[in-house]
Amino acid sequence: MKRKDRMSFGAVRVRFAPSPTGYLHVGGARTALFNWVLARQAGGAVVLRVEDTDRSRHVEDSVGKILDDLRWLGLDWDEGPDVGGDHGPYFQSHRLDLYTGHVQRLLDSGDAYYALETPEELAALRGDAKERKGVLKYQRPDPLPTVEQGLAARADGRLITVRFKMPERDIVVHDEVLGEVRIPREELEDFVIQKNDGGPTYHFACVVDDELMNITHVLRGQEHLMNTPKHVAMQEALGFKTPVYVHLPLIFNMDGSKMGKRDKEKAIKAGLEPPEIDVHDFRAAGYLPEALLNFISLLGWSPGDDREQMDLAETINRFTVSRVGAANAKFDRDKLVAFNTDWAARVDAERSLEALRDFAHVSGSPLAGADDKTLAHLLRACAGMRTFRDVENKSAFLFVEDDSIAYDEKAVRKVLAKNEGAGFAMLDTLLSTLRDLDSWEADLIDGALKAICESRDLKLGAVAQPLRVAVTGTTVSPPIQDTLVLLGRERTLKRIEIAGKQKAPA
RNA sequence: GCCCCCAUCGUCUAGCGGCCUAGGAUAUCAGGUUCUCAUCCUGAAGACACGGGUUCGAGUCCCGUUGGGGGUGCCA
Repeated sequence: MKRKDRMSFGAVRVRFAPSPTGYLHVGGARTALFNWVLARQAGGAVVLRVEDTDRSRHVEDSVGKILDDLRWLGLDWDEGPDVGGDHGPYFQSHRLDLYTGHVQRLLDSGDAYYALETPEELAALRGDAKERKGVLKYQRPDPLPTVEQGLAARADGRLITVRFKMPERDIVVHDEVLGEVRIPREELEDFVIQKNDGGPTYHFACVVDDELMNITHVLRGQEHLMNTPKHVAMQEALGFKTPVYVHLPLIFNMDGSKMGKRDKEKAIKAGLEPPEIDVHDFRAAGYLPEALLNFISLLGWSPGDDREQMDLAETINRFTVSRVGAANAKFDRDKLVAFNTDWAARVDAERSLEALRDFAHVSGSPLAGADDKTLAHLLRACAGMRTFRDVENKSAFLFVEDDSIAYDEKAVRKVLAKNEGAGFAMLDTLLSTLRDLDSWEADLIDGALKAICESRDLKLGAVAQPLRVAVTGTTVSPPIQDTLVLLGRERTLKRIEIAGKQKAPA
């Protein structure tokens, strides 16, 4: 309803155009977010278009995964493969006839021509150029192959391409953040618009679709800046409108390298935890989409004041293309963790539970087997968590058998055995106290433990820590009374008894 | 190589010629709170890449240098 209110004619139309080669990258998510925000604030439409023109790079089920992660982020779309729309189909691989028709138009108007070189010939030329420490610049054949020659070659079974004839002038790109960017004619060459398998190249499909889908604003990574003159030239030749271009600064690792799959492979090879790169990685690592979105929204954009913590609604309210920066950014994971910590403390219990469930499901955590009551309690007991991974770590004790707890050697030594077994002795006291408790509630347990402290003039740590090590095997768990309530009286007592036997390690 | 883009604390950024002895966040360091971990609180330290201009006045405008990035595919 709200969207309708702000509806204006000639509304903004943006697109997400993922290529199905894997999961959704954080950089792609930032691009999607900015596009989405722009459309939503203008009451416009978001189109989801799958750019699958390169079959060789296609990854099975990639589309499903990308859409799923987009949904997890809370970004939706008005037209797309799953929801349909008036400008479909939304897979480029289903739009081949459209591209062929437009290639023909350019061929007819003389703005494109058949190019007869084979990939091998071009590769050889590139090799030569490289030896002369240069790069190949495609030289337009003179005279141009005629249409007859092209057709004859094709009839002959030869695989040939179609190239766009670049106009003989500089091209000026108007970018909302970079201003006017002039690319000298000498830098532009005739590029392929139709591959030798008859399919369109990215550039061509993109230009045709943006026109046919009525896209008004294109927000994309700065790596596309040098593609834009090609697009603009084609738009002119085809009589298409040129959308508003916004080239977003790029996002890198802290060391300035590219954030890519390679980082994961490298880390695994080195025996380290792979870093999160794709949206799905962050999801499985226990981040809230609210936090991730908030964090990446501030990469290359700022609301202009000291405000940082913003939800999607506020981002929609405050976003302006004019405040998008031009300088590349580095992805600071520490700051993301800090954002997540704040968000985790802020979202309500219901939302938190829902998000925890998603985390458990996606990450294959043992938490997935727990009931809502347990999870809700865990969430309360883990207040102050950084990510859901903290909840998982702190609740691991719940998911091991009582008799197969791995007692941390150091913990046993420091907390139980030290001071002539003071901790072990405490366990005996605890065993009887807890066994005789009227009921198994947090307050009662807390009171009982404090009573022990008072009567013996001890700090709570002297009681809670031995107990914690006894029932979890480690020194880290939720607050002790929560740990015990979660575990239940029976298992607690059993574990204390078992822990007593750690006195004389075999 | 050539073309294009960029340049404020370690990092994300505010700053759009005087309001800047440059603000916030995060990270770091030092204290404090706490039954563990985490959270939380207080404080400290920390930047206009360099060189020329323009101007009464420059972090803010111009040029150059250096540095970083992108592009240079029948990938997207």
